[in-house]
Amino acid sequence: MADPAVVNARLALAHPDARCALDHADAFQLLVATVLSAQTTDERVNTVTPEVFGRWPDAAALATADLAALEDVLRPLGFFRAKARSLVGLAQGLVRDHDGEVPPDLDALVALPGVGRKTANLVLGNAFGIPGITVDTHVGRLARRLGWTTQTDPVRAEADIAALVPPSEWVMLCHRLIFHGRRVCHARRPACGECVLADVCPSAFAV
DNA sequence: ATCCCGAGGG
DNA sequence: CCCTCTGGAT
Repeated sequence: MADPAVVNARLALAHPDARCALDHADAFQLLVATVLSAQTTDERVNTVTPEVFGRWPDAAALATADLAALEDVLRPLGFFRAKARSLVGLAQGLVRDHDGEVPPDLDALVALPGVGRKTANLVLGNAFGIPGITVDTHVGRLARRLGWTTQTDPVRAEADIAALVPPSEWVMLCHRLIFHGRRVCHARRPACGECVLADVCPSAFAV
């Protein structure tokens, strides 16, 4: 198994820019941006968020948004109809259950329509500084290649990672793993030749 | 062709 | 467990 502390330190050096690109001031906008980022890139999300937040700056506005108008703004993202519906439902849930505020609580977030575990953990970490591990496809794949877990179930993988890494590092480590997974440690043909972890990774040149 | 910081529904 | 929703980049 690759030493988690070594991995974290090397990735921090290799990818100093790894962070939440959806770096918005308030939790509501961060939540919206995180929901939008499903199956897209953060760069693309950032091309639509100015208009989204310009027109619908808070939960109250979004809860009564014209669906067709919202769909039109979201079109370049893919899944735009589903996302538009999901977002309005989410805003209505925030207004109904939380006075329009984003609850800083995992269970409360997951209970909201359109919010699952991954979205909830990202929002908790990025908006509230509450440590969480987001096991998306990248984090799961890299954790397995690094020998940190053998689990394909995200919840079990999360538990394995949590046992190896101090909570204070969870959020940034996930950002770094995601960043590294997108640029170097690809699902199909990982670029082990340019990977800063190759000498400590049990799967290097073996996938 | 294949992949993307997913969730809901059957 | 499977499927669907969707467009754009590579």
